[in-house]
Amino acid sequence: MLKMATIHDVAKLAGISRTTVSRVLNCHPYVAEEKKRKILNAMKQLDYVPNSSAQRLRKTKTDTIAVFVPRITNPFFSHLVEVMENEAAKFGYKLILCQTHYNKEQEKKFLELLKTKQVDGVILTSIENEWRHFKPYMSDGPIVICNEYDDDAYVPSVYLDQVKGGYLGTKHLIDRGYKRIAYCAGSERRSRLTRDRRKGYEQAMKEASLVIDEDWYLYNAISIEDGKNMFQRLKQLKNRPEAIFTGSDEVAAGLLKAAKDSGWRVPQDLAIIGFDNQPLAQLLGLSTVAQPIEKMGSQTMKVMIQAITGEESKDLTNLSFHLIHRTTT
Amino acid sequence: MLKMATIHDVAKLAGISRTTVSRVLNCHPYVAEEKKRKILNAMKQLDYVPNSSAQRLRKTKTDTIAVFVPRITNPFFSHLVEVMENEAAKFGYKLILCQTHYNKEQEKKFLELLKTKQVDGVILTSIENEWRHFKPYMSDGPIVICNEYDDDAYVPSVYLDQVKGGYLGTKHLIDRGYKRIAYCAGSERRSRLTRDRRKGYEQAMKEASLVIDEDWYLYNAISIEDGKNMFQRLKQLKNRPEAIFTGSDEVAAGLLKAAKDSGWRVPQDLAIIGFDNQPLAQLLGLSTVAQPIEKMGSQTMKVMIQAITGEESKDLTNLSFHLIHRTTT
DNA sequence: TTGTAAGCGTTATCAT
DNA sequence: ATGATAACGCTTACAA
Repeated sequence: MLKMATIHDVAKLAGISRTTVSRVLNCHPYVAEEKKRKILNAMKQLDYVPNSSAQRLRKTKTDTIAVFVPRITNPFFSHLVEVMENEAAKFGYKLILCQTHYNKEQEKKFLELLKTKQVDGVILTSIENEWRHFKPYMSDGPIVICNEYDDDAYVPSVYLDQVKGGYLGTKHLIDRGYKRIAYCAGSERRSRLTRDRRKGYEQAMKEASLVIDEDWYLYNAISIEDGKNMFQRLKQLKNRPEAIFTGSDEVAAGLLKAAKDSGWRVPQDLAIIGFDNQPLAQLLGLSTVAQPIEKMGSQTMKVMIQAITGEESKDLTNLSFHLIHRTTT
Repeated sequence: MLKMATIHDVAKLAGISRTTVSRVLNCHPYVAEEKKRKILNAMKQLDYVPNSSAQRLRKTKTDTIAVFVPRITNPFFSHLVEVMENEAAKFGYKLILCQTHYNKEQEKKFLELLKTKQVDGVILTSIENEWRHFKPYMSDGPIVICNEYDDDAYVPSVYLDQVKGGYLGTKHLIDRGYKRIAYCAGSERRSRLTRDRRKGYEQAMKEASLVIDEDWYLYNAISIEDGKNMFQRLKQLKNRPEAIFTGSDEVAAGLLKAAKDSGWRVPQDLAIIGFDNQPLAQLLGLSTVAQPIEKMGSQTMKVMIQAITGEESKDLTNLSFHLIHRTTT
């Protein structure tokens, strides 16, 4: 690890003050063309690059943003992160990946990045802790929420009306003629997202005068494996549903796999609808509720950058779901 | 954004010098218990956290590592990154996500992170540029290669013998009785990975005295969509293969989907083997060559951290492939 | 065991 | 238009 050239070396070689060198570095006006040329020259000659640690300290700006996701291997989140990284890179921002693993403590630990000035802001795509835990950090930099939402959180948020999402999926099943429809989701905890989606489900059912069996509420399913397990539970229900709404394509995929392995026909014996329209949904012919992930991601990043640079946050474009009908319903 | 307490404020409140405060911060020996208590107290009282920008500048250490991947949405890479982030977090390191999009320029741009001291090291999971482009950065911090490899690169690398991978998959097809076996992979460019895998394919074919039709070499396939397209090309071949080895589960999945959509039976009309054993492979019943991604990821991160801390890099554990037989072969 | 003082490499302030 | 000079907040010789 050789010693790198500093602004001092450049100044010396060019025979000009550090201040002026710094000026050309930061594209200030009022630098004589001639000197500018000399400085640029010296920089090239010394293979100079500004030391960003020093810049950070001086400017109290890191050009880095932390993105919290539960796990990057979840395709929904990896897609979101992909878009965010692209958008961030466009504006010269770097992304630090923070996987919370659905864990409160992990989440809190990563929040310290904000307080220790390692990032300019934090994007939350999932929320584990109650909002009061986030509050103390709000003075350290902007926090922006994407996908999730929290009633207590007065921060910019980019999200969809999940009531509509739940309604849309359920309504589709109803329209296809199913009446006994089960509901399967992630954790019911304090996630308003899940609660809202359920509201949509109930609304659609009520509207169609369909009765919901309490046994049809299936929770804590997020992975393919969970989906498989859900099928076992489903199978043993006395009052067996003929269709099931799920909160993710993965759970739907697991359900589908287990059902087929058990010799069930889909959708004849059980109709299944997923959520997210992941590549896997297309492959499996899974009907699903699609979310505009790309728009959500880029929108969120834009809001974040505006918050960092202190610009007024513009109104959000309307983001909405749409239904994709394939072969499982 | 309020003004945060500095080490100075803590020192003042505790009535002790900054030096000593710094000492307790860095767990130095030789600090009187009494003073230590006082200082810790003052810190808590002021809600003090060290400013990491200042620490970085002073220590020339960022505790941050850049990970280069083509795209995070590719499940192989997202899995790798998940493991790496977990491992990094264990040791107090943060990860900056760099998506190269298979693009030389992007890759070069991200490399600047090393020169500008924004990261302590760089992990490459794919390589776009020729190695001579990386050389100038080697004095700025460790570069570790994972998954890929480059003959010109004298840097720590964690990788599998892809000749074996190619051989294993092809041999499986041969053992199942197929004779006309096609080979499908990503870019043949300068990626030794792809070349080696092909070598393994050719070796297995030769060993079984099977002849390879030049038309059976299919390149530049990496996505599901590519797989679908490959099927169209395959269909039109005069000398049609009865089985196909692919370099990724995604391509295999696309191939499978397109084949089924065209009314082909798999494996009767076309046997397909994938690579990576992604969740989707299991879901589709895809036979595949599995890689020990978790071990590769954690191993790589360990090697990187050792390189940063200047420790001797231990010998690598033996990593190897294994074959998973499902229903497509 | 503790403190003083010098610096890490920049940029901002204030002169000129 | 340019240059001294003083921060930014921390760590580390060196002294005591």
